[in-house]
Order: sequence, then C-alpha cells, then structure tokens
Amino acid sequence: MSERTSTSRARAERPTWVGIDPSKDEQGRAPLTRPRIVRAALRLVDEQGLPALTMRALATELKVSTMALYNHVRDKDELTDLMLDLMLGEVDCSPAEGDWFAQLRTLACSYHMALSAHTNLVRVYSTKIRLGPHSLMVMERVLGLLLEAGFSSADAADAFFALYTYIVGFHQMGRAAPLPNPTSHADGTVGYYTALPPEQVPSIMAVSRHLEGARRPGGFEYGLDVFLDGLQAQVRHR
Amino acid sequence: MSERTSTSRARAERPTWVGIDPSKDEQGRAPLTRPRIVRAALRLVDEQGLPALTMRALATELKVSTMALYNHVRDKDELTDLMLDLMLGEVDCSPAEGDWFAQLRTLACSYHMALSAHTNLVRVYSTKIRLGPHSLMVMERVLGLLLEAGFSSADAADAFFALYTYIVGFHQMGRAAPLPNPTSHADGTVGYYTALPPEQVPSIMAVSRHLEGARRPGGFEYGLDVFLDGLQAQVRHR
DNA sequence: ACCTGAACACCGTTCAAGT
DNA sequence: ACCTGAACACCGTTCAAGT
Repeated sequence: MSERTSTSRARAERPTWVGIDPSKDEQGRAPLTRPRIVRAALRLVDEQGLPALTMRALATELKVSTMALYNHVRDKDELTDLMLDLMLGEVDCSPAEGDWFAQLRTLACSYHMALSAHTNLVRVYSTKIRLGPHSLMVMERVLGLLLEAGFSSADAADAFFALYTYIVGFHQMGRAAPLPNPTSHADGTVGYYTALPPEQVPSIMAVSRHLEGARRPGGFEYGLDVFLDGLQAQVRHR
Repeated sequence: MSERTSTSRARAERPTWVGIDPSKDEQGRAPLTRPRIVRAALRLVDEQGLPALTMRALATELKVSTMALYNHVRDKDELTDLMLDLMLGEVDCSPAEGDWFAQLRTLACSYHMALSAHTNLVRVYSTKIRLGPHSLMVMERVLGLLLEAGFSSADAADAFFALYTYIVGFHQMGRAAPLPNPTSHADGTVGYYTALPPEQVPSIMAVSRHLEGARRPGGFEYGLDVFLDGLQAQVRHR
C-alpha cells in the first residue's frame, strides 16, 4: 500500500504521459538484478543463437555498460550455469499418474519439451557444468523412480546417465544431423551433400528421405520408447 | 631412383651431420599439406583440449605463419570437419561375425572407442557439421544392418539417429557429469557440490557414489545394451 | 555497493605484399 | 602457387576511477 502511495507521488512530479515507474531509474531502466540478467541472456540465445551471447551484446540489450554485469555475475561460465538452471525450471517435476514406467516417460517428455523450447542453449551441456537446484530436482525425481522400480544403486546410476545422455544428446545432434538428401540445382543437375557417390551408400539412399535428425516428428519418442522398453525388460528379467 | 640421386647430391652439398632431408625445406620443415595440418590439429586437441585449438597455436606448432594454413584449409570450420573425419577413420567398418544384432553391437563399440581416444574433439558434434567419407561409411554400415534386420526405412532412420545420439552424447555429457559426491574439507566439515541440502535429494545421496558420468567403467555398455535390447524386442514384436 | 570507460591479451580472418 | 606480416573487427576480463 505504501508503495502504491509513493508511486502516485512520483507520478505527480512528472508529466503523466511519460509513464514514470518508480522501479525504474531516470533513464527508464529497470534495476539490474541477477534474475533479470539471466532472463535477458536466455531470451537473447533463444532468438539469436548461442554465439550471439557476448557480454557486450547482453549489456547493450539491458542498456547498461558491459562491466555492470560483472557486479551480479562472476563470469560468463556462471552466467550459462544460471541460464541452464532457469531453463530446467520449466521441467514439470510434480508427481504424475501411473507406475514408475509411465511417470518416467512423462518426466522424460517434459525434459524434452523444455530443451525443445531452448534448443540453442543445449550445446552448453558439452562444457563443464555446475548443477543448480532445478537440475538436481529433476535428477532426484528420475533416480527416485528408478530405485522405486527396483534398480540397484549402481544400475540406477547407469540407467539415469544413459537416459540423460539420450534426451540431451538428441538436441545436440540436431545440428549435426546428416543431410544426405538429394538437392536439385537450378541447372537441372542433382547434387548430393554426401562426400561419396550414391552407389557406394545404397542404404543411406534408401532411407535418405527420413534422415532429418532432430527435426523428424516422433523421432524423439521412437528412441525414448526403445530405451524405456529395454529398461522395463531389465526389471522383468530379475 | 632419380629422386634418390638428387637426394645424395643435395647431401653432398651440405655437411652430412645436419641430417638433411630433401623432403624438408631449408628450415627443416616438412612441406605443409592438408593431411599434415589436420593430423597436427587433432594431436593438439587431444593433448590440450578443444579451446587450445586456435589457428595461431596450430601454426606455431607447425612452425609456419598463421596465414599459411589458409592456403590449405578454407576456415576453421572446414578444419574441424576434416578432423572429425580423420577420427572416424579409426572406426572399424569391416563386416564382423554374427547376426545383425552382434554386428551392430561391435560397430557401436568400435565407434565408442574412436570417440574415447579423442574425447576432447567430441563436442564439435554440437556444431553444424558436414559429413565426410568416413562418417558416411559408418552410417552406411549401421543403416545396412538395420534394413537387413527388417526395419522399415522410417524406423531404420529413427533407430539410427537414436543410437548415434546415445553413442556421441555419452561422451559429450562426460564433462557435464553430475558430481554431487560429498567432499570433506580440510577443516573436517563435509561439503556437497549440490545446490540443495542432502535431505532434499535422498535418492541422489543413495546412489551418489556411482554417479561418475562417462568415467564410470561399463557405463557405456550398460546403456548400449538397454537400447539394443529394446531394438531387438521391436523386431520380435512384428 | 554499484556503475563506467579505457586498456590488455587474446580470437578468426582480410588484405596487400612478397617469392 | 604458396607464404608472410600488418591490420581489422571482434572476444572476456582486469583495473582505476567515478557515484
């Protein structure tokens, strides 16, 4: 309430059409905070790709000097760790319906969706990473489900890492997707992305129209179900 | 033979103890060629990591000016593509013993070993990649085995990509391996890498001693077999 | 405590000049 | 054809100086 009052008082001192907000400084900037920096960084990466994330670009985006960022973030590595954890906050970790198998699947799909919404950020996974709270919550849920299913500690750790690898790797490989599809040039000739003539790679040619990597609809679910079926089989054979 | 003659003639003109080699120039440098550049680059990455690969560092390694490299390689992207294909030449693609299942497994393990020998290079997979001849040969073999097993074109494409994702992803996640193991400090207290207190992540704590990511022995084979079992089950249920 | 601009030690790559 | 050094347009980050 008292905040409200100070708001209208501030408004009265300046022409109202400017839209003065007391939470912004005289240049109309919102205060620089860690969350605001991290959110802006994630938006920048989503829109322009990971290479576009430079401290200078981020600073100008926030209408602030480059070095101002270093008052809230130690270095670029810490920033990317924070961005990763912000993204993982979108994963739905709340207990779902069904047995461990069904719950594991919906959790994996939720993780997949979070990564899908921020594909450009995924490649930071190949750097050394410090796990934040959201990352740990997901991990805790997966391991809990595996232990509940009857996996030993050792097997649960291996199964977790394999599943984790598949889910994240799916998006990393998206860029590296093999693209040996035939392309017809303007002059009528047909070119291939392959470095080998078609006769030497008959199987590739046979399935080439389906080789779309991560862009193939249903591709993620296919591999996920193959893997989860394998896991379920392991539990049964005990 | 005539080369031999010119060799000894060159030797005669200079003191023999210098160890003159006609294939080297007056500064004792071997001629700069594409393969030599690529081999040196791969060695550099193996020994010092991917960030250590700069055009300048590579040039000084080869005792040549930085710009000399650009006469043999278009840019750094092309260089990394060539390095990747050099590595993939180490994958054994020759037909092995056994049915499609056994052959697929040995092929996957061979791929895994090639990546293990050059872990530092693996993260370039998350960049846009042009596939070289060796890469395509491996791909051709895998797809051939899947088609032979009875998979449809669409399923073979999906299965290939999922397997590919797992194998490569395993090495990329190695660096991002969760390390929530307890560490005892010098003062006797116990610290955790986790951003959450142990009580909130009981499952992680329960399996923490097995969470070693890609460094865990047998970890790769565990996930591989889970996945391959799932694939085999798919074939049977048809 | 928070912000700023100049400066440092790097990058990949272009360009003009050499042989 | 192949190599070279200087230069350009970038990086992340340190530092001294401001409020």
